[in-house]
Amino acid sequence: MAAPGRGVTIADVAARAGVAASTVSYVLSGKRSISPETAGRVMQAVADLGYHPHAGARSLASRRAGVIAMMLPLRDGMHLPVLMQFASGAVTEARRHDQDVLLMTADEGPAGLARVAASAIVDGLILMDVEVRDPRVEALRRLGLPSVLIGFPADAAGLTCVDLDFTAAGRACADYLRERGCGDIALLGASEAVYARRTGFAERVREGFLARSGPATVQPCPDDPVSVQRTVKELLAANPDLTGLAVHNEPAVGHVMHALADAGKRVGEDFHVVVIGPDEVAERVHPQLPSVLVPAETLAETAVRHLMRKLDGLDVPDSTLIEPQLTIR
Amino acid sequence: MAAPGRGVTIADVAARAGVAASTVSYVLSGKRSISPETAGRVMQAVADLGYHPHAGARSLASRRAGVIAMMLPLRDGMHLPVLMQFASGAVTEARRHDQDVLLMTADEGPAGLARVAASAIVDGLILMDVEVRDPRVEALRRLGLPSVLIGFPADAAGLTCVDLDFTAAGRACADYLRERGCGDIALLGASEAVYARRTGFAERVREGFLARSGPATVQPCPDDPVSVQRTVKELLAANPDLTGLAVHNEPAVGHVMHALADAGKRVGEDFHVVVIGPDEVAERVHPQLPSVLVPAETLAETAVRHLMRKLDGLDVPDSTLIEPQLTIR
DNA sequence: TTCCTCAATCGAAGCGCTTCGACGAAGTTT
DNA sequence: AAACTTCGTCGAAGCGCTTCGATTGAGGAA
Repeated sequence: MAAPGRGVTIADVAARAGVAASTVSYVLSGKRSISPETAGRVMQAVADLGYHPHAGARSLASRRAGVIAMMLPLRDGMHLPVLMQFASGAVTEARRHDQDVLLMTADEGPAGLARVAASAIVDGLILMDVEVRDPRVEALRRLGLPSVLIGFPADAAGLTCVDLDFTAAGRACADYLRERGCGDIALLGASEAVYARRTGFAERVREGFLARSGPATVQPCPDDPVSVQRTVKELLAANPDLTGLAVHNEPAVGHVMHALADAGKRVGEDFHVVVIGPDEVAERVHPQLPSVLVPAETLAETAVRHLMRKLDGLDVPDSTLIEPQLTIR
Repeated sequence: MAAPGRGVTIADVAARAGVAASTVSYVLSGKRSISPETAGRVMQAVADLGYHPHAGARSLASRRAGVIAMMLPLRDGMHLPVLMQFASGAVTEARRHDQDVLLMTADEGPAGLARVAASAIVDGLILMDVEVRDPRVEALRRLGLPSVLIGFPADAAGLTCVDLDFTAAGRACADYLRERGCGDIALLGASEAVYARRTGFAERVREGFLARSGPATVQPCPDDPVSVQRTVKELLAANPDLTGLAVHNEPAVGHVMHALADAGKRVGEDFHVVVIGPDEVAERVHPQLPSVLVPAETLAETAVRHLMRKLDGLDVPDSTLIEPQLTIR
């Protein structure tokens, strides 16, 4: 069970099983047929000695490191719990494919990508939180390192991208409100700043929201309390029949609730609100709101799976949109 | 700048600089003296070709992978933002030492440790969120993989551990309250459940809190609203002069504030409260409270630095306690 | 029986790097 | 001037693995 001294090698396993080292290798990789008896003896020896192939040697000989890199925006930006869910999902899925995960921060930028690519320390890469004009994307294309991006850069040609389906998120919100019997509904969007660096994002939600029949308004909105208060008031004034609101603006959620209370609306009863954003935002208000959230784990699994396929030379769709989930609380 | 075809090797660099491959290696590692002229030519060639040593080859030849593993409790437990801060700090510090970081989940358990140790894929390991009776600790000892633990297991003999100095945290709270002029102070502790798996933890805070002279009470407390409400009432009734409270019970903070308001105490004016816990808990109440928080980044840096020293054969203290930080808002 | 095929296994040749021992060429001691 | 030291560099020997022929029997086809 335990390793005896230091480093059980394939030669040790071969000796104990009474075969050549190459045979052990073939048993382990399954790349050539080996008789069941021999395979059995080899596996027994592997177990007895607690053998694990030396990762460096394997990578050198096979030109496959068995490691993928994951570059996360570890400092800021994304919602932390979502990031963790993502990381966790990625590691778990990677292990399922017998791969390990190397963690990189976005700080390393293009130079970091060049380094890991050239040193062959990883076979591929998952790049999170890709922005519209991301210098790393250019580097990636130049390096030819197999990769999957989370998010869409301006020019996604030749790249594999995965992201949340924002159009579907907008649709889901409209559907939710309509199912609650809301006739007139509105989408309170984000401030411009939030979308500055992300393409399409807001528009896609908007599109989805409006795609469903029935009267619907879309209203961008800054996220300070005063603007939110005013915007909500104006929306209600302009649409006396308004009974449903989708909020795609994380910081504004609390203020929206206040504004609605001030206007005499009882949320959950004669008025319905749904949030597009992380769980916590929707849970922290009273009453808790239903929300459409990023299925981080699914995203991660999809990204890893796509990367594995690419590494195996199989093809994958250039662009994959993950269905959002609407959680009712 | 860009790699020409696939894989610039040390031989390419050597050829371009007009030296032997070994010379290039020595220039890069600095393990033998090389004339400045030769070194210059080599470095130039390295830059010209965009050479990065093949990680696998290097690890095979030098028996050093240049990678450390970090095993995080990626699923539950710890406060997520703190975890991220930790991960980010660790990666950054590791890169400073030219190391990469392999991310593992606690799910992999002892078997995962055995795997990474035997495959020599990493040189060392940082194990987060160690529990009193942690099966991984035993595995670690058996494997002899250089490591640093965050937290203290029951038997820490022969291991390197780093953790927050909880006694100091307790002291800091008492000091804070006394400085605000509070004569009589109390510590509202956690429910037993929270500490079940962590040794000393609560006691250490208690000790630190009581270490300062002056009247002080310590009161454990479950975290449901009713118990908190009752506990606070009782504390106030028993100590009419109580004007300062330290809360070492994350979920209870909000309830404590309500109870105090009900009792007519104006926090920040005639009554003072300090929290031991993550920022967010202290920020989410009104008024925002001062808090003692886990300096995750410092913890991570310390852990990585200690591990590096161990890998270099230098010695490090068995046990290191990190000073908590009291943030005033 | 002889020839061919195919499954099962072996041996050897690297993968790209580090490191050890050697070896000239200077520079120091005697 | 002979005998040592450095100093700077080179060549070769692996590190542990995968992979590519080559080899050996055994079973079928002819």
